[in-house]
Amino acid sequence: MDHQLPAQPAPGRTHDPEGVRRNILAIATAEFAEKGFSGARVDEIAAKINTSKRMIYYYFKDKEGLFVAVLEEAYARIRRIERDLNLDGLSPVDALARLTGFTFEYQSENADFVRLVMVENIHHAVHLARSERMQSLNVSVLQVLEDVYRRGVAEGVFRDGIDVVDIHMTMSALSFFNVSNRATFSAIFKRDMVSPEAFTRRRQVVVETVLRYVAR
Amino acid sequence: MDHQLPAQPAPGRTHDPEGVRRNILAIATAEFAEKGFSGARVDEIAAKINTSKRMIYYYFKDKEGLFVAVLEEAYARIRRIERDLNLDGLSPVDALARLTGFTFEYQSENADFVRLVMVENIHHAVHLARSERMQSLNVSVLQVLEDVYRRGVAEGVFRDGIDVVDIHMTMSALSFFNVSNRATFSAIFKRDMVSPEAFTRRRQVVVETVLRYVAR
DNA sequence: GTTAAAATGTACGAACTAGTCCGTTTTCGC
DNA sequence: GCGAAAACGGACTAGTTCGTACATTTTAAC
Repeated sequence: MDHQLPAQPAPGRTHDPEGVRRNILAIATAEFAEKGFSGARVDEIAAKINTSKRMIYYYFKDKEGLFVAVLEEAYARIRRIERDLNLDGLSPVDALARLTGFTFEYQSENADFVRLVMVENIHHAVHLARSERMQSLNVSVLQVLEDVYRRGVAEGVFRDGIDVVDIHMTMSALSFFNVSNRATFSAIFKRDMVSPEAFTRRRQVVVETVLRYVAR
Repeated sequence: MDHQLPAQPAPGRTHDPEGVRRNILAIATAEFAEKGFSGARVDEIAAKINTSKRMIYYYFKDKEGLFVAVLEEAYARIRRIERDLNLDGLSPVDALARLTGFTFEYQSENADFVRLVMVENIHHAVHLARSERMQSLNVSVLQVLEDVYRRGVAEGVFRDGIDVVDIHMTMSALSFFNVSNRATFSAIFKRDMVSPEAFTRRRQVVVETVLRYVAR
């Protein structure tokens, strides 16, 4: 959501299309993540942006178009960071631990992303299906994981015959759930899930769970 | 959602309060699970029930009251079945495998339950917080797990020092994610997640993941 | 049988909500 | 500078959505 395009319009300029676009996206992201697609109100988003409601329709066509753009931006961001993890220098075990730990941390720190994905799943991923960028955006994560796994098998530290999609799914599920189900889970079991201690503790459990699954 | 109260009104009777109540709950459950709280329409639910919209407000006060009742019923049902699993006769390893497998199966077969919990989490569990029944409804699952774990440690097949809430969380997360994120995950990775084969395969991975985590 | 309470049906309204109409201002190529 | 296109603002509307006012029927207690 940051550092990719001019944050300020050229001096002496009142029109700033890209800034307007990004401002709308930022506000809409927060609003959709907070209230869901149906719960979010276009008027509410309009009231919070620096420009007028008219601009939402000008740039994104309609409420659904806006949501699709929000989703694309959110996925693009996590994959962008993931690619920069640079796991090549690490041993397979360390690399897998790092990747798992990153996933857990990223999702914990970006509850908006998690909540947007929840919302999209409630809507059976119809918006996501409409976006061609999506698949190409997400192949990288499997490539990174495949690399690490192959090295681990070759070195004899991981057992053979595991599907990397399963590893990714386990990793994602454990990280995702910690945010997505935080409200109900902590309400039911009176469990602290937000303090730094709880975060570190659970992070360790998740990493260990993944490592134990692939270990020989 | 079934077999607990007279399904038919007494013969020669036109009024059937309990039947009306259950009819509304069943329809509302499907509707909220499908569209979410904000997305569901009271008028739509009203159109599908055997009685009139007036009755929704008569029995449940308002849309929120209806949703709370739907949630309570959904949680009560899973815990009811869970208690009847009868794991005492099994070895600790078999019992834990059985409990994990059950959780996975139940959530797979009851997507409505999973989706309702997602919806409630989007709303920060405000409805759930309002229900006192909730906590008492859910303690049983931890007791069952605690029993199995203690036996496993005593017999030397499980390592010591694990928090059972962590085991439950892992178990739930892996089972939950398989349903909650099915739409986005299968759209992004083009992965079959619904066929009987995919179900059995993933079930095995989940059970193994949990067992390997507690193993010595 | 009478009567109060419980259970039910119908029509309607006030508030909200997504999206548009109509117009103005700013930018930029020539 | 000029004209066309891009960028923008504000008021308005058609349709929807939750909830209720008003009225009726059924049940159960005495």
